[in-house]
Amino acid sequence: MSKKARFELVEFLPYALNQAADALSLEFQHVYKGRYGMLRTEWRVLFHLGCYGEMTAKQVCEMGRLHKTKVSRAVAALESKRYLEREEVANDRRHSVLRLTKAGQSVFEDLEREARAFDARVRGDMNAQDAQVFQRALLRIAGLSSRD
Amino acid sequence: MSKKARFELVEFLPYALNQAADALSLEFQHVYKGRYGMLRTEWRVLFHLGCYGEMTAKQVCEMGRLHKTKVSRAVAALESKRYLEREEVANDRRHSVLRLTKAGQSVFEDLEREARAFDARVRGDMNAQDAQVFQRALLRIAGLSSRD
DNA sequence: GAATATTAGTTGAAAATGTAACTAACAACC
DNA sequence: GGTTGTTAGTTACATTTTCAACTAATATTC
Repeated sequence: MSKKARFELVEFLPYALNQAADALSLEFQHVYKGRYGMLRTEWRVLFHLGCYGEMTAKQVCEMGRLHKTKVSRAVAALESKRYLEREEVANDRRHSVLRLTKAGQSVFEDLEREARAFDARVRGDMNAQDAQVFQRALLRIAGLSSRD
Repeated sequence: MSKKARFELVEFLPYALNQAADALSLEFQHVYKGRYGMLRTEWRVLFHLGCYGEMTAKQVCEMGRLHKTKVSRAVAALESKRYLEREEVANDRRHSVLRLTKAGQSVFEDLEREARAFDARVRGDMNAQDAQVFQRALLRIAGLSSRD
């Protein structure tokens, strides 16, 4: 007979993943948008610099899988908020190194605290092992896992 | 000393989840956009009707957690493609019931096949138990889990 | 049953994103 | 050392999304 079971939209990965991502993003957005009027790409750039230290826009694009125009605009916005500054590189004036200012650093630290708390809260409802399984699956799907 | 470990951006849930969701969405987009020129919200609306049968725009909004303007525009687009039609409701002319046309139904069936294959492929690399853990975690985070 | 409120859906303007073309600086080749 | 190609980043324009105001229909309240 082989009557196919109904397709369960909510179990379809691209759908479920997006719903989950949207739900969390929206929540975390309250923090960075509410407190600092930042956009999604802005906190991402800020976090890249805060977590991994100074780097060029290109490197932010690669690590964050962001399009260069998005990064370009986010950098301009963060710069006008005085959260980051560019330093010209002596031997290649095409790019410059981005670095958080003192103000940017403290915004980062504040948001980092929030992010840790947020993450802990969401993961809190999971047992440790499931959390690990979940994490690994996510990274693999995102193509971010180290070995693959 | 309690020196805090560096914050790992790629393990931060809102970030990792978005990266994963983006990766899959982009891939699946090739199918519905490439074959039928549909937008994200359009396939979602199409799938809601295809999976769960006829319903009003309002109901699509609630089930899919989509804003009414998005749905309104997606419905208009699908209608102009002749993939769905509206039926006026006798006793309340504010809303109408949406239903896939024959053409819409067959587009749905085609995409559903693709979706099943796509999903199977992504899950294929996971063992069954992990897949289940992953699924449950996702639904819970998305706030879509039945019991909560 | 007229006045007000609510609901479903649409429309228009503003913000954000994506795409493509562009500029400026460097590299490579002859 | 000048032509061609490549790279980092910006700018301009089209598409999409978001937000707020609007319309039309029904519900509520007095």
